[in-house]
Amino acid sequence: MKLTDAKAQFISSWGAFGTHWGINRTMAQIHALLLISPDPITQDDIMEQLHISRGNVNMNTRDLIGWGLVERVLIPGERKEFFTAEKDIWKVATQIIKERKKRELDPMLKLLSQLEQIEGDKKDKDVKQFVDTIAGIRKFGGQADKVLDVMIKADESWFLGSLLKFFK
Amino acid sequence: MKLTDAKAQFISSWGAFGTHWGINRTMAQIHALLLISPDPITQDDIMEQLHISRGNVNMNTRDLIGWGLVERVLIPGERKEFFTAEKDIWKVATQIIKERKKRELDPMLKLLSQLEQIEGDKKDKDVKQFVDTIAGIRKFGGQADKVLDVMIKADESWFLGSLLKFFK
DNA sequence: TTTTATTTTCAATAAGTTTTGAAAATTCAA
DNA sequence: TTGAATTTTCAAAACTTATTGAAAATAAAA
Repeated sequence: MKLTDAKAQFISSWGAFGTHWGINRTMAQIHALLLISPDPITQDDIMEQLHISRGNVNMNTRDLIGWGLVERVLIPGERKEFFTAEKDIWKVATQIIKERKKRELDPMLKLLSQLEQIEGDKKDKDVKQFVDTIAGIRKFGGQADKVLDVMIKADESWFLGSLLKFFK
Repeated sequence: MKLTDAKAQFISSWGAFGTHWGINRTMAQIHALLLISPDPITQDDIMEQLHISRGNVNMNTRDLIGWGLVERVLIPGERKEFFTAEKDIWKVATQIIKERKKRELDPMLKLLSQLEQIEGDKKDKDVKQFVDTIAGIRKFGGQADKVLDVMIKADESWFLGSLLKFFK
């Protein structure tokens, strides 16, 4: 397979993959393109390579920056802005985990702890099932939260960092 | 807060939460309703409680069954079919992980190993960046795959099962 | 300052997804 | 069998989300 075809296939699959993960297709495709670009590229490069409009590129690169996955780069002597993506996949993954935890898991756990404190007779089976379900999810979510925190902090810890090098 | 309000809030949030995870809103809401229902319920119960059409209930319960999260239950003497959901959150989570791994991670890893074998000069920086990126993702994905397998198999293993009881 | 290049915004539109509801198919009892 | 109850299907409609493109804003150069 030629590089051009392989690139196209990677970008397209990464885009489809992204849609399963709450990231929109175009955003994931731009991310894919940046991941395989050795040097920073411009809005126009992205427009041209992915055949999408300027507005679309602008909004999605901004989102990627908001996710902490992409950075703006200023190149001396160049008028245009350039973009580049974090290439270390471990960092990409922890960054995504960090953001999703903040945006989704944390608010959900907060809500669940409110819902657990409902009025009502614990002997009523509807009440009991509700409380048990909420408690179960909250407990599980709480553990997940801790595990994810460990992952996120791993890079900052000498011991965990060395441990993880075996897996990286 | 009253049970009725708490239920409504849980169903609505679980639905919104689901959309971030590649599950559609209604499917997640039906799942939420079944999670807090102590006894099996019918299509008509779901239609009434969530104010959605028969067709919608039918399609989404079928999907939930496909995900291994819901079961059809036959109640002696009843003409209608009843539905019930797995209540153990650990099982729910491993079931979801198992399915998503099969549907998303495994095909992605398969594709990546194909893309790694491209023709071209490894000294060309475009080729190099492409190969490095693909290799990095593949390595990370491979590790994730192993970790998830351990989680999925944990329930079947005496040792891991006991270990996990501390977290459950 | 004025001009030109570049980026950003956002209303309109396009594309994609979910839901409905009624007809067809199936199941069960009489 | 026949008929009533129930479930399934799927085309059309409703809704949601993503994309465009041109105008406005901003930034840099002349």
